[in-house]
Amino acid sequence: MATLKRLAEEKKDLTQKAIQKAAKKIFFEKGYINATIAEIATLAGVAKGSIYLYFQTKDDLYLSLMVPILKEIKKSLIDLKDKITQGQYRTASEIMTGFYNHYKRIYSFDPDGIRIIQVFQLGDLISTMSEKNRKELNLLARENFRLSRNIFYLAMKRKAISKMNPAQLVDISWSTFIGIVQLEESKLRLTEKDHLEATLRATFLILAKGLST
Amino acid sequence: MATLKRLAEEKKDLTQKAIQKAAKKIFFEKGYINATIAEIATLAGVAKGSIYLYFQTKDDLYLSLMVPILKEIKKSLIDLKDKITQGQYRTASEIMTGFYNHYKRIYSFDPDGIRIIQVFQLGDLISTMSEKNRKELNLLARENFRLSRNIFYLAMKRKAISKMNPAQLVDISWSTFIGIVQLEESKLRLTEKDHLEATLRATFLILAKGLST
Amino acid sequence: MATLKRLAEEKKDLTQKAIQKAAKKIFFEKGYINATIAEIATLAGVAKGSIYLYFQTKDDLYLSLMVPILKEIKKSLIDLKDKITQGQYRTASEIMTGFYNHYKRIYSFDPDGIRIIQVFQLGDLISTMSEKNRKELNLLARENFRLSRNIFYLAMKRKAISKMNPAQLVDISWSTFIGIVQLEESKLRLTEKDHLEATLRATFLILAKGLST
Amino acid sequence: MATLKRLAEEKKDLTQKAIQKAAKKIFFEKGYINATIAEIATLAGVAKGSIYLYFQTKDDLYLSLMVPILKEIKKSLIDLKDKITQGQYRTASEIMTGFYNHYKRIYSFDPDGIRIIQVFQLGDLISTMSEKNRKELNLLARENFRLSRNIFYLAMKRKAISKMNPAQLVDISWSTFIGIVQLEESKLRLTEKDHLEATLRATFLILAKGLST
DNA sequence: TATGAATGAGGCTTCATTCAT
DNA sequence: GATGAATGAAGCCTCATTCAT
Repeated sequence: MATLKRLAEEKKDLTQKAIQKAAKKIFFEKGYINATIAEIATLAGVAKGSIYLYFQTKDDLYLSLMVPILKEIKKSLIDLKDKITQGQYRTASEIMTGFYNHYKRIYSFDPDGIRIIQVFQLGDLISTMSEKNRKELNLLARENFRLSRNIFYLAMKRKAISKMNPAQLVDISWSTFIGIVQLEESKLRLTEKDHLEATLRATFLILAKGLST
Repeated sequence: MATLKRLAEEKKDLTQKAIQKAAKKIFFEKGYINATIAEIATLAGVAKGSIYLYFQTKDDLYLSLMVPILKEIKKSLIDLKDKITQGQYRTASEIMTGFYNHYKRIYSFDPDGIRIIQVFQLGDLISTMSEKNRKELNLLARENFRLSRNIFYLAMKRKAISKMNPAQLVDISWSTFIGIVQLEESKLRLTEKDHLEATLRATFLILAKGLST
Repeated sequence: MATLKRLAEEKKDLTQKAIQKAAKKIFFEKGYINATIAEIATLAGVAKGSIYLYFQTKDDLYLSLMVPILKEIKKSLIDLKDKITQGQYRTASEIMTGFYNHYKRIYSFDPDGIRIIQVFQLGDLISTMSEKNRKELNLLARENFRLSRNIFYLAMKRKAISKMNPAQLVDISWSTFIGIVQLEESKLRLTEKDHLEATLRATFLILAKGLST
Repeated sequence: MATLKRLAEEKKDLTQKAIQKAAKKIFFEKGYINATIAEIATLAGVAKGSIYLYFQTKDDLYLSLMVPILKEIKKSLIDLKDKITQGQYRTASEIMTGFYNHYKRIYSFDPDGIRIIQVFQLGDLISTMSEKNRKELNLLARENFRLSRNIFYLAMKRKAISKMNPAQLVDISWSTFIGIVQLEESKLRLTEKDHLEATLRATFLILAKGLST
């Protein structure tokens, strides 16, 4: 019985994942506006109506795509913090390189996910997010923020980087990342030249020097 | 006769401006998706159909809003370049402060305009832009890019900031600005606390140090 | 299960038929231009949007109305051919009477359908026909043309009618029919006097004599 | 003074003709539905509003295009009648060849005009014709009908063609012409092969034999 | 749980017509 | 008479969402 139930739930989970995978592809290809539930359903191999068994609205589905990447960010941040705690990264340069690698990692993990976060940040569609998703998102976002702040706080305490408001530094670091991704993807679309990694690296080198003690 | 014609054209111009003003307000309040032509028309005090005398599509109207701010950016950049040429700004710190002021200025000039550029960069709606607008936008964007690059190139030649690819520095500077605006506006919407200026200033201070020779 | 599916499909088919029936009525009453999807939907007892589950565009719906009558023409032509093959119709007079009856039959089968074919021939709206309909229409039209040509060819081989290009004779026969329907319907609308049958009969009598060997 | 007035009226007449010429081109190219007043105005070199100084509605403009061709038909019919009265055409064959030439002539005079008559006959747009146009059209149409009937009546009285209802013969003759034009133009559009003249000639040869005494 | 036909509000856009200049 | 900017009704079509099966 318990097994049967579990099997059913696993299947449910798979379906949900399939929908999300399809959604990410379509949303990314066509943008939020031009993506249709019908198309996502087709790609996911389910009926249109079934999507509403898993997600309350189109917005809700869209926003649910942020969860995995926020989780990945958390994992990556914990890893980064460990490295610093263990003394592997000591200088401003090492720490900022750590951040550079961190951003590179989460971008590789899910480039579309970053874009989704951007659209979310732009605020067009906070309208009808389900309570469940809203809470999960908020929680995760706050955790990640706190983790990042801790890291910078630690680094300052160890005099690896010059003293300033660590929360502000979190914003700066994240904004820079987001801004560069946005610009370089935009350029990539127009010119087919991918400068993302180079620009990101250059930026974090400058930041490292700018933050060094 | 000539006067009559001119008067008519001036009136036409006013109507167009009124539409754009209304559009900016509505687009900003509701986001591109949820803004409707009907609402914009009402706010502008014209009939729905009249909007199509001035703009080919909803997208076209949206994109036309970018032109003034790109022009303002150009003006501001020219001013900045002059200051450097004239030797008013000499150190990395002074130059980056110049950039900080530049961004602060264009943001004040038209906060919604920045947002429009962001949405454009995200790329959802390049679809049906009119040829005229597309060309004007491209031209202006390229000019601004070139101006910025020149400024950094100049600064490097004078050893005010350390040597690197000036085009890349343009990207970094712009991305940082855009990223911060996006993040802080997002926070502002949720927390009602406005950290934009402080964060921006802090960032450019770090960049100044990071770029100093 | 299979039965359930079939039932659903039968219902779908009924809905489609209902839409077409309503469309024919409205299109005929008001003409293509003045007929609206809304009105057709109301008459068919479905929602506006539902029409687009069955037909891609207004044009497509219009053109779909041609299919049944083209099929009826085919059936009637096969019947006519059989009669000639079996030696029931031997003289030019008998054969042309056969054609007269054929045209009378298909006109009675669906007078509006003939009108639809006329509007189609006038060519205003070939624009957005769906591939599916385009192909089906083409196929049917060609089959009917071939059948008619065969009949005339047969009649000539048997010396029932004088020798000439059979394809040309198909054109003449069909044009004559269409032209008369058009004129007489036009007159009917203005004078309320219905001369269609009489004129048609007279014409085919003349043609019979004109084609006799 | 009188001269001034006349000059003004001549100019008015020219403008009207220019509008009609443009209208015919656009209506024919795009069909009634897709032709716009704006486009016609542009082609005619006048302002949109000016068209309404000469024609009450779009329909009215469309229908006004029928007048010249109806006049040409009249002229051609008078010519044909004269020839028969003068004994130039005596046999059924000669008379029907006369009609064949008549139709060929009016088709060459204005192919688009024939199409306009067809659309009118189909009856989609009798709605808002101006009183003036309606009367002129009616008068002309009736005159032409009477002329044709007289010709056939004359021919029957002279035993050139077999006796029948001459009014009916007018219908047959006209319908045949219209039907063939419609079909062959439709084919021309699809296959680029022009069989109009050949088919028309063949038809009138058959009719000649069919009507011979 | 899954389906997919049906809904219908609502969007964008067109364009014949008007009217102030 | 001539203009052309402005109107606004009305059309087509889309698509997120529902619900009977």
